[in-house]
Amino acid sequence: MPSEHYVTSHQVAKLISASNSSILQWIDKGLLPAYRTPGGHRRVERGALIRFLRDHGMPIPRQLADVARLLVVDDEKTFLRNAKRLIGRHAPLLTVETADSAMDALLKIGIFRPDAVLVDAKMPGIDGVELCRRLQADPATEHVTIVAMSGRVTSKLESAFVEAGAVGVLSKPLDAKLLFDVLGLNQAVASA
Amino acid sequence: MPSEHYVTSHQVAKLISASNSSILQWIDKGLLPAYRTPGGHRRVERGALIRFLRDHGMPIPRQLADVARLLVVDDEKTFLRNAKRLIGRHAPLLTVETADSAMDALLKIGIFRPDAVLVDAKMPGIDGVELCRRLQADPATEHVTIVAMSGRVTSKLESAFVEAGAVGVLSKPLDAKLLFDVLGLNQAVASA
DNA sequence: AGATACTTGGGTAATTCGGGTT
DNA sequence: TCTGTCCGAATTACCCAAGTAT
Repeated sequence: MPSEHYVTSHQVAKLISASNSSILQWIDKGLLPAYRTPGGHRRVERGALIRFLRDHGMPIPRQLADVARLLVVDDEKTFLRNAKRLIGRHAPLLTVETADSAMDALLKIGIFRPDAVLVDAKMPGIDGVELCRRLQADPATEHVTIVAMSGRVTSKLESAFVEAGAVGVLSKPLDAKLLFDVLGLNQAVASA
Repeated sequence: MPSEHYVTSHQVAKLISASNSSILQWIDKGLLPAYRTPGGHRRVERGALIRFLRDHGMPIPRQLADVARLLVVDDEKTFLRNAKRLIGRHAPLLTVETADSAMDALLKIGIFRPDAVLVDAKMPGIDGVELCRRLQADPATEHVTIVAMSGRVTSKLESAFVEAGAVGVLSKPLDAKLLFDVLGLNQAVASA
């Protein structure tokens, strides 16, 4: 749940590797602001938790800090650099990571845990369609949004990707507005 | 708790057989990175402790470096099934995951976060030596222990893998005792 | 023998943790 | 199944003093 606005006390405990009891005490002492539901359950606002952790010099889990994460995969380093800059300018809150090879991409999908992957349709050593199927098949990655991109978008290419689970195929060069639209990113992430 | 992400100062003291007071001083001097809970308790990240010990030439306790998760990579499903059974019988405490393709292996390295990877030297679509280099290069995976395996082990093959960061190359069929030896597993995990 | 720095140990107050029950 | 509340047990911090090595 990378974009939940409120988290329960137990979720907080798991997130920061502390015991449930400690979280409750911190809340009750007023150190960590929290609301109460009508039923008496505590709810902690995302931002409040981040501020609490920052103010106490405690490590902030990436899961909390990042609003959304995007992995861009292309074998041209210059393209990656430009794409990262382009996206960063239009969506400062989006954490962007890049991979310049198939091996790097697969490793980083697991490590970086992106919410979305933007992948070149014709990477050497990787079949983009097969990648989509793999990500869809594994429970750990099935939630990942996949967008392909290509210099020449054909209807055949597009249907193959969409059938495999991608949300669409974009044409190069990249259009930031179109990308965010396809990714379904909300305004808060895209503009803020 | 051998797999806790954070450890207390007292646990550190016990782990490395030093006094509680010394640990506190090392932390307060900045030699050993740690953060504080709101109540003032110190928490040390596992990785930070391992780096601290390594940088100071101090012995690293088995409990800290112990292998807990192993990923076995081979393109033959029957081999994977047998290997999992073999390893499970000899090391019940070891969590074993398998991957039957290069793509699957790379994804699972990130998702499963293995402490060690046992990989066939000649997998279609993946260069084992290159995999070693990649894992060594990324801070997120540099700690992963890599063991290769092959039906025909040559000295050339072995030196190539060792140079790339693997701890060794085993011959097929697999010998559980030999595997645990190369992995540096202690008795507790290997037999228990 | 002195000086410095590092390590260790005791005693009390406070914090964190985990279980049992609603 | 998850969460709240209560409570006791274990752990930790902190301060101070003494031992050890260079």
